[in-house]
Amino acid sequence: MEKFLDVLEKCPLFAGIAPREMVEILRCLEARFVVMQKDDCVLQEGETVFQIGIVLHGVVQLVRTDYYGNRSVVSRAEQGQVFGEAYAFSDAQALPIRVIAEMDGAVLMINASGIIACCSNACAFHKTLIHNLLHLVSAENLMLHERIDITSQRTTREKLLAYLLNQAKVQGSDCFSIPFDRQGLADYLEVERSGLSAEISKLRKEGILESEKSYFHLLKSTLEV
Amino acid sequence: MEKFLDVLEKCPLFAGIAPREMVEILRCLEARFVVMQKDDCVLQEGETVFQIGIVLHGVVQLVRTDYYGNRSVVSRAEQGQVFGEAYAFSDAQALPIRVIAEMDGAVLMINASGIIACCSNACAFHKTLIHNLLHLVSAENLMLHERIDITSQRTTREKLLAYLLNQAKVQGSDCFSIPFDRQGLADYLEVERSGLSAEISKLRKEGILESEKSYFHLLKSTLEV
DNA sequence: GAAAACATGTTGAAATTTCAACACGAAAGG
DNA sequence: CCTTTCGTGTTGAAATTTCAACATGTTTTC
Repeated sequence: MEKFLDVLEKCPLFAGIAPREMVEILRCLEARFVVMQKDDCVLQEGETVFQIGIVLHGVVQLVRTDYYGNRSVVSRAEQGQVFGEAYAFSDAQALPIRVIAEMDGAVLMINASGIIACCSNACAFHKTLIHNLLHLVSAENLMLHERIDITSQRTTREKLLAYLLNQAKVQGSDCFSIPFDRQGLADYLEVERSGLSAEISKLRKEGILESEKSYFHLLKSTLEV
Repeated sequence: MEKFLDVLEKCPLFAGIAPREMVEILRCLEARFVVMQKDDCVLQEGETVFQIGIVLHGVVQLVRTDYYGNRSVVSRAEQGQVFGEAYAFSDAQALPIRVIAEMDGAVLMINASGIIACCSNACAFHKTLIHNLLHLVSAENLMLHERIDITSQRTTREKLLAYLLNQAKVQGSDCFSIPFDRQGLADYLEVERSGLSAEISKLRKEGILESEKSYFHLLKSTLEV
């Protein structure tokens, strides 16, 4: 259990919370420690959820099953990351996704109401947690908007360039690595992997960029298109 | 000014706030009343923003200008709706969008910190506002996820059916109207208007749905595809 | 260190989308 | 009431994407 405190200290939900306060806070929030095995279901689809989770160890997947039974991973949460917060604070009655363990691990479940409520103790940390929560959900909102901006481009080339130009902007350099392999990038951009590879080659041949695997270097001409 | 109180009472940010408390609250939040004319810029791109806005009258557009100078309306806010909250609470230093008036109107600007802070008065309503804010941002989060789920389908037909099936689910009936005209739906689904019209006709001919303008009726066979 | 599994690039045919152009009826404006 | 504008549907050609299949080099596994 001790070692998990390190994880929590790095969790964005607890940013600004002093390590020595942590145990006290967890007690106040009535945090529940849940061990999970690979493929375990942490939260079931259709459940009414007023809890948020924090991954202490391992990885969880948020999986959506559509009308035709196709499963797709809507989102993932790794060690130190929070999941379920958008569901807990909207009034979504039925959880539209299932949360499953991608591997053995453990999560901490916290009642959403416990964060918002002011307990009888000094409320100081509630304010911090609420601020962090708002920050977390807002930041995800911006990321989602960004993704929509990018994927609403119509061609593979436009999507790819929109993504790369944005990465260059975010990372503050024309040389950067991206956090995806080809299939991952194709999924993010909502295009075919093979078509994406072909487009990258094409851009290379046209002298618009240099790249190797997930490393990219945008050449001057990219910006002048 | 009086008439705007009606608008605020219906604003989701103030849900659960008694009308007679409103004036007092606005004073506490140091709300600023801003009149705008058509095409006025309410918030400039690149600004650092720690404020959220509420549309009292008229409509504002959140406009993004991409690398190539193409402008696109990322989002709109009509009377009673809140805008800018995701930017105010994430630590986005520079606003990536511009907020402009679609028509003459007025907005109320509130410092984000004023909502989170507990003032010297009784904090009761701060808690309500924070809860509402979290709710607002979380709900938008789910909407964005939903849109990505839908637009990540690969063909016009799949996108359209994903959207319609979801609408049927949300509205609780196989017969429903959608809040878009054809061009609006095409923009939402990220497809061509003409291709969308063609696909709707095709689905009609195949006996999968009936429709007229923005009214749709999904037939039994839709669910069995 | 060989074999298997994986990631990436390549290719051409089939399917789909986009684009431009026009038809038509309904709504709006004078 | 006539004209214009708007929203929608239709169509065919051009452009693009998807799909399936395979080549190649790299990493993993035993």
